[in-house]
Amino acid sequence: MAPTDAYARIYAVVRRIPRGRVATYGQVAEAAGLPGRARQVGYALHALAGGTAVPWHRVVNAAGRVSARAMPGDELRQQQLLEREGVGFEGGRISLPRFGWRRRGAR
DNA sequence: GCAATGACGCTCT
DNA sequence: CAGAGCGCCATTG
Repeated sequence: MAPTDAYARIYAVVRRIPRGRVATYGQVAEAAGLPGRARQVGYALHALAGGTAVPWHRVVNAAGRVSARAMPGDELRQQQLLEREGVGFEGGRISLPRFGWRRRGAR
């Protein structure tokens, strides 16, 4: 019952995502120290419940798309937030190679 | 403790 | 390039 530890780790990673960029669940999971547990990252964000200072809207799936949530319309809001930060959507999809978060100095 | 679900990812068609 | 199916792991009931 103390998954909060892993959750806090995920939140910390999401928090370090620079504005105008998006990270995939798998990437966040790996950065959080949970390789292969991308699904749990989604769980953690779902448990977020709003009110938390975590830019969860910067987290998208590997398809570069916003994952379907329980509340329809909320994903629309996430897309709008990303566009507002400078992320460009292509056909409703984000160009991960272009806006994908790159915590490596590579570029 | 067992079974089902889930903000996902990858491979094949 | 796009769409569909299968797999992996943790959380919840």
